[in-house]
Amino acid sequence: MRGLNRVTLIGNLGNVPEFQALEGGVSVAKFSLATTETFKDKNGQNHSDTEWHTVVLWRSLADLAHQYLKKGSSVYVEGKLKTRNYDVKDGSKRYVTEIIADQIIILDKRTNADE
Amino acid sequence: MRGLNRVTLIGNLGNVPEFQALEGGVSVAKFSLATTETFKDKNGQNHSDTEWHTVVLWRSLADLAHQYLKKGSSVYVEGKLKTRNYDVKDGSKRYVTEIIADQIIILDKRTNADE
Amino acid sequence: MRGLNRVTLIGNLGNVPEFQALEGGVSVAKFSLATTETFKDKNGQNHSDTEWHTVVLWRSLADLAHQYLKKGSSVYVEGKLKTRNYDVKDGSKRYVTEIIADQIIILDKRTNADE
Amino acid sequence: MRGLNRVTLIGNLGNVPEFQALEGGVSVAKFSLATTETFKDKNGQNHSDTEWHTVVLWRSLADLAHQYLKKGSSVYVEGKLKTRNYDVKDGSKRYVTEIIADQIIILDKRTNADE
DNA sequence: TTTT
DNA sequence: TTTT
Repeated sequence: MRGLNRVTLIGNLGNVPEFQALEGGVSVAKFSLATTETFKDKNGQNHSDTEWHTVVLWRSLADLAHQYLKKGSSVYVEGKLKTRNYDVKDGSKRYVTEIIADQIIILDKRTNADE
Repeated sequence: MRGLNRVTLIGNLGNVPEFQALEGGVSVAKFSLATTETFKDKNGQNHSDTEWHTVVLWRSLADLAHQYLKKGSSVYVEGKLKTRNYDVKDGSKRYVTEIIADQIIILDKRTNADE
Repeated sequence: MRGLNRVTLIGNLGNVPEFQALEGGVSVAKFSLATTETFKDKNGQNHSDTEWHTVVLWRSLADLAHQYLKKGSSVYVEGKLKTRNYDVKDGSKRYVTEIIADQIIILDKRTNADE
Repeated sequence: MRGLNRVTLIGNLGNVPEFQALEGGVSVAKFSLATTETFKDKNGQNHSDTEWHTVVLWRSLADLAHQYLKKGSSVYVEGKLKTRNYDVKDGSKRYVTEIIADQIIILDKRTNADE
C-alpha cells in the first residue's frame, strides 16, 4: 500500500437509500448522510453544524442498506473519497465527490441487521 | 459529540501550497493531494488509481504547510469533509468538496518541520 | 505532529463505569468495552470473536460517561494507546495497555446525552 | 459488521523485525514501534512522550516487513488490538496487548517497497 | 528499543 | 463482563 484515502462518518440518513439492481446481478445503493457537529461559540452559545455526504454502496453493502436502512437511520460508514465528473449540456464539466463505502455498522437497535 | 466526520489521507502534493495572509492575521493555505491506490486486476496485472483531493489549512497549519511543504512532498492529513457552494454567472450553483485539515504529519525526511 | 497513535472502537460496556472524583476537582472514569467481530470460516459457518478493551476517561469525558453510560451501553470511543507498568509484591513489573479516550459518541437512543 | 476495533499508528521501528517462517508456509513478523507525541506544557516548554507498541504481521505483510523494514524505519500501521494471555511458571497469567496489522505503508524513501 |  |  502506498497511499491512504479513508473516510469515517457517523450520522443519519436524509432519505431512503435509492437502490438499483444492475445487469449482471450487481446492486448499487446511494443515500445522503448528515453528520452533525455541536460546539460552543466564544460567547458560550451552543451551535450545531450539519454537513451532508453522498454515500455509495455496492453489492452486498447495497443489499444491506436496502434491507435495513431507512430515512433517519443512524449508521457508521467507512470508505474512500472519489470525485467523479460528468458532462453538462453546455459542454462544460461538473464534479461531484462521493464516499464509496467499504464497511457500515447499523447503529439503530430496531433496524439492526443482526436481529 | 454526536456525529463523526473524519478523513485521513496519505499522499503527495501536486503543487506548491497556495498561501494567503488574510486581514486580521489569519492565514490560509490550499493544495491538491494525490492518493494512489495500487491493485491487481483479475488477470494479475498491476494497476494504480490516483485520486485528487483539495486540502485547506488554516492558521498555524497553513503556516506550517507554507514553510515546509512543496510540490511532491509526502504528507499525512487528517481533517473533515466540507462541501461549499458558490454562484456562477449563469445564476446556477456549483459545489466543491474540500478537506479542512486539523492535523498534518510531514513524511519527507528532508523537508521535515522538526529539523 | 510527528507521530500518530490512534484507536477507534465501537462496542458495548461490560460494566458500569467506575468513577472517581480526585482531589483538585479532576474526575476519572474507567470501563471495559467489548468489540465483537463476526466472520464466516472456510466452511461457511458464522463465528464471532470478542475482544475486551480498558477505556480510561478524564475530566468532562469521565463526567459524561458517569452520567450517561451504563452496563451494555453502545458507544464509539476514540483515543490513544498507553501502556502503564506497575510493581508487584514479588519485585517484578506488570504491564497493562489502556485506551485513553479523547472523544466518545453515545450510540444508544435512550441514554443519549443530547436528549 | 457490528463492532469496530481499529488502531492507526505512524512511528519508527525500535528493532529489526523478528521473522519466522512457520510450518505450512505461513510467516509471522513482529516489531516494536515508537510513536512520539510532542506538546508544550503550561510554561511553554516543549516536551515529547514516546509510547511503544508491539506490532504483529502475518503472511504477505510479514514478508514485506522482513524484506523492507529495518531498525529506525518510518511506517504507517493499521490493524486491530488483541490481548493475549499466557501462563507463567508460578501458575498465574500474564496479559499482553498487541496490534495485529492489516495494512502498512512504508514511509522511508530509501527502503520503499515500490522502488 | 526508534525518530526529529 | 457486553451486545445482536
